[in-house]
Amino acid sequence: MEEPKGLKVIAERLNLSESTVSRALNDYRDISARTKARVRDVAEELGYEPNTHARRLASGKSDTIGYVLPKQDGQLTETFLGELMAGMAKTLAGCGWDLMVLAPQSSEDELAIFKKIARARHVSGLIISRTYIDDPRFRILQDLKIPFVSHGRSNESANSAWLDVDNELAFVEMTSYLASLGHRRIAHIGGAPVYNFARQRADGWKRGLKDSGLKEVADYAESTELSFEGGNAAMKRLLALDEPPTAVCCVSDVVAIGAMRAIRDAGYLPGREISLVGYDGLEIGSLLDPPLTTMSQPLRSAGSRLAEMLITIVEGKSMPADNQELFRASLVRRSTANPPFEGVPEGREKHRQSINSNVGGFES
Amino acid sequence: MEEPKGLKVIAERLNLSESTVSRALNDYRDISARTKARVRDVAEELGYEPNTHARRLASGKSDTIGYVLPKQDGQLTETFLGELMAGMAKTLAGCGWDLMVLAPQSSEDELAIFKKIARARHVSGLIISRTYIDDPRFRILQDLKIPFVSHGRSNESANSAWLDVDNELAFVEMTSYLASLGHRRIAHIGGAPVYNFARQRADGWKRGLKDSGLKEVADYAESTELSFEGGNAAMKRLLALDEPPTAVCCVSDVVAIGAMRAIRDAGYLPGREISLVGYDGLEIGSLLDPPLTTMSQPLRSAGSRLAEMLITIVEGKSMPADNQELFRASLVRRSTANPPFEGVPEGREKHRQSINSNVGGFES
DNA sequence: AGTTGAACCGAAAGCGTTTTCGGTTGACAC
DNA sequence: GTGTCAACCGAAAACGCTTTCGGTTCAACT
Repeated sequence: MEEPKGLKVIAERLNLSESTVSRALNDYRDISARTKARVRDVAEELGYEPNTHARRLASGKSDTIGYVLPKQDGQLTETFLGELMAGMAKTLAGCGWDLMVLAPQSSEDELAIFKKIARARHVSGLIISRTYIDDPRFRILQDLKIPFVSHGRSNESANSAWLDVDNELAFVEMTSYLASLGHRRIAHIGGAPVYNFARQRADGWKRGLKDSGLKEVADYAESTELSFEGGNAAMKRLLALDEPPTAVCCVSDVVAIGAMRAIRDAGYLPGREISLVGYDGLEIGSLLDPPLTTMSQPLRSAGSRLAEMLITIVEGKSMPADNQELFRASLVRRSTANPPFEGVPEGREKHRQSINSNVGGFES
Repeated sequence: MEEPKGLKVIAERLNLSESTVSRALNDYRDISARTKARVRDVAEELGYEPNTHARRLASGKSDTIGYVLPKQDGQLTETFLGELMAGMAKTLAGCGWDLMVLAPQSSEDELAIFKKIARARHVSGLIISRTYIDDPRFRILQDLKIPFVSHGRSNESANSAWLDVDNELAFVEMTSYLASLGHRRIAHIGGAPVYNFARQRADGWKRGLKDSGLKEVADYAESTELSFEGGNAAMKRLLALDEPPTAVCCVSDVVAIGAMRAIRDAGYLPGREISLVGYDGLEIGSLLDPPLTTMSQPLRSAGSRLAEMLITIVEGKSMPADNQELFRASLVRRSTANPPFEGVPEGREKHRQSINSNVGGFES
């Protein structure tokens, strides 16, 4: 049962040349409609599938784009990866493109991967994420002439393609929302200031304060790593202030959850003595006690859009700088953002809820 | 600056033939060590990178494996995807292989993808996950002669390669652990009985009961979808029984978190009146109140191992049936599993913790 | 000196497409 | 009946590598 595949068999069956068959299949216009139909029928019947490698070698295209996984500092438990990649893979598949995953282990490794791609060209474009404020990758990729689009902006992204959420606006809204509830002492627990989104969100918080006529208190600007423990520690510091905030804008849901813990441990109730809002829209936030108010961003559509943008750029149908899009996050009102507590004077008094007494604490 | 790439330039520079250069680079043993060294030096100097497509076309290999994303019923927020794929991509890259992502939108779509791969062969092997008890994919892939390994077993997996966690053992341990704490009414909230892991876990629970000399109560075997709401609803049903369980084994952390909510809403405290254990080892569990006791499974190493197995199979170095590995989950003791509550008689009395009164409830 | 056999290397035939460049038709106008 | 122009199709050269098959060379045995 050695069935010789290829254009050849189709050509022989129809007494046509391979080149005609190829052009028929690729819908060249110098092939008559009738011939095209015949070719397609036979191809269908034989279950013909072109050899990807031969095609790519001959055409010089690769029809493949790569997604660069965030370099894993610690665990890579980003909940959004699945959604994002599903979005990309789906639209790519729709155009006959493939999605390849790159997992650089370090910055040097990442650079090596880029260089290899620049030479081998077996990947026609890249999608990068987790952008830094000053992100050398933009310059590198441009120098290497590798088409790319970034999920997130950077200082270096003025001329490149990107898709981002309007983080600043999101945090303006978040802050204004808290202010509209009556809060006047609004703090911010931000992320490491190397990440561009962290800066944007911090800026948004500041602008939100100004818009609401509140002044920025230096002690209220915390910054930490994007983890439970980070949020927890930062919140502890805020609580230790002489005049703790009554509301906190958190850079992420995870950080917010850590902060909630600190709030409880201090004897307060999140959403009562201290309001807080997270960011990401994690589903799990709705299950917390109390459910976490947050801002949610679109993910699957983002992946899809990123792929679309990259394709048009790779195919030369548009310039990178013409592909810059800002998505918008939306407020998900749950229960951790409420008007300031008036039951007892604000401050450092403890209202311990004994419920936590026997079960608290982080795992080591 | 048209620099003509390829083996050709290297060959010319050294007065060698292209074929010699190729064999030198690929470490054939009929090339002298000295020649190899010279070739490698020049290749290095020129920054030579072989053309992937040409190489694959000529060699007939693809050096690519595909990971089939779980079909997305609802959101694809699996926290483990990132870790798993990072693990795969890393070890694949170590062998010069590529990882491609497939995102079937439906079962038909998935079948079409399989068929295409079977013909085009541009992907040499697949990794599938989320296996069903009766999973048609095993048969299909075998018929299509596509090498694959599954993350999770199935009724059909006797002769194929798989890597799984010993779900049954994990739940035996979980159940025995609860029994050893003194619990005698231990329930189980399981997953949809189409998933193989759901069955394994349910079986483990049953065996654990038997091992501990407890008898299985039909009403204690709940089953639900893998979501917060599912766990919540199932727990509500358990609580409504005449004789509610004092401990619950949950099929996943997410389900456990939903169950915790129901427990609280009923006026009890998770880990006090009702103990419960989750499964997955999600980091977020440690931040809950109280922190969730759970079983954690290795992920990155699983991805890595899956890739290794598949490579040896694709290269014909081992048979699928010889690649079957069982990982082991380990208990993470946190705070939701404790000895039965003795403060007050067990039963349906309410001990409301007023802390929840103003903030409870699911988001719609 | 003749034979043998490693040890090395080159020639050339693919691998299965795409794509350029002509060449052959037939219709249609002159 | 010649010329012209589309409309179609075939030949053949890439694409850049792998791999088989011989062919030299030279040391080491008879």
